[in-house]
Amino acid sequence: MLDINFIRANPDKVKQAITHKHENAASVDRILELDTQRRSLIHICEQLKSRRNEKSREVSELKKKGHDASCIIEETKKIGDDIKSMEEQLKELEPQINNLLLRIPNIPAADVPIGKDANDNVIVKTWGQRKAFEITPLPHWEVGSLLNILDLERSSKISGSGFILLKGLGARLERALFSFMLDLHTREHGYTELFPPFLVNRTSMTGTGQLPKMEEDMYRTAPDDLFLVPTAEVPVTNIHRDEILSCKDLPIYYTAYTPCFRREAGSYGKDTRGIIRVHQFNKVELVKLVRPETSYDELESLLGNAERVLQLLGLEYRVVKLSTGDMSFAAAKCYDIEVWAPGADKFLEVSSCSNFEDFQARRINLRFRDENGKLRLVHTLNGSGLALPRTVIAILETYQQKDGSVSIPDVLQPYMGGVRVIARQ
RNA sequence: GGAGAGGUGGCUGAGCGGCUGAAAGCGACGGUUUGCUAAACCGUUGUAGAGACAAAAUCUCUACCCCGGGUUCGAAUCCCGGCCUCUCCGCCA
Repeated sequence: MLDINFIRANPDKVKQAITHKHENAASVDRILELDTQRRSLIHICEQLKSRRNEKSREVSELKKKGHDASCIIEETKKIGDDIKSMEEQLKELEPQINNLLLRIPNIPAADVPIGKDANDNVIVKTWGQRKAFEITPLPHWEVGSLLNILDLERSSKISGSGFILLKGLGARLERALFSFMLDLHTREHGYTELFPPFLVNRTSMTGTGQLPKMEEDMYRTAPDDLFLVPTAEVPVTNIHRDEILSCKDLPIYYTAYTPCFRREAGSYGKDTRGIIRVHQFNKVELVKLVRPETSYDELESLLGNAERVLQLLGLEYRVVKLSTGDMSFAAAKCYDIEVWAPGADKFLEVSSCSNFEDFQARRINLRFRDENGKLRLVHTLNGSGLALPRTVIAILETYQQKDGSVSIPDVLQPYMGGVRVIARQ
């Protein structure tokens, strides 16, 4: 959420930013209009309240002295009625403003490339060597099914398409990967490990920006109005909602493994084969709560923390700075990390590292007290470190051997009970 | 699921219809004293919104004692609904 004061002072800047994100800027004028109405109502209403308080005090004085106050009481009653009608108008206005405000996207940072879509993203880094294969590398769904570690026919029988059933060493690989990632981030990168709830309430979903805009993309449990987390970002960023942190507490680094649930409404027909795009996947998330003046440095180091996973796994990847048109609703700046999948013959997004500045913090009312005792909004950041299915894809496709087996990267072998190769079972 | 108890400022905890934004204590901050630390003493100590001011400082007003309604001239205080916490019972991984 943007600061209404900021919108009031910089309407054109806001409109331009919205346009760059390819959303409708018309609501800005509407907000300002409603805001003007709102403030004048508040002004009148408060004057009335002031008068009422004054009169009530008079009543109290008179009664204390034993005098009759019915005249003033009558008058005050009328003021009360006026206040009530003002408040009713306000009660209508305020949710309207708020609702519009919640749908205004964050303003992109100055160095974000302005663009229409993913084609305008900028590759800022590539890492690793393109591996040479003796044979044409198979796509992961074939590797997985030949090794009997991935069974998409049965998972779709159980749940439908877009769900994964891993078996044997495939399941073990999954567990190995998120254990390895959590250990890396906690031991070497200074993150505190969390294990949050997988169902969250509407307030939490609104706080990080998934609601109200993206409700159709979320799995919702109807009787309780709880949502399955689309990412650990939601429960973890909301941990300190409505809190005031000490400046000594910052920065806070959290990492958490959770499954992630996404309906992927609107992406039908995209990435239908294999496990590139699924409704449920595992992910290790990195979340940072930091002082505003450090947040862009923190974004760089967060990105580095996520990259480190791929480096240790020996997987080729590139880092892409997203253009305004490809960036998510809440982000001010965002890097994607894309791993090379030789079987699928393309780069796959495995992480999205974003600085939200104070956009989420304002929604969740998360502040800190600085050295001078001033209250300020923190900046929030997060990034995947990493999303598992696509990492698994890259491993299966990159490390497949001509006999159909897959060798396990060294760093994962301890987590695989010493297994070095997944061979046909 | 059944039966009770309760949610007040950073914390503990009073108040249960009218100068109560809220006693007292603790903590924190500033000062005095002190060779240093400690102690003692004095003082300060919430947040948000609206308005005034060119702006900051500042000032005025309004709101906030879990949330939302209601009663009343007036609500932290009374009534109703919700959420949450705790205790006991039942059920259960």
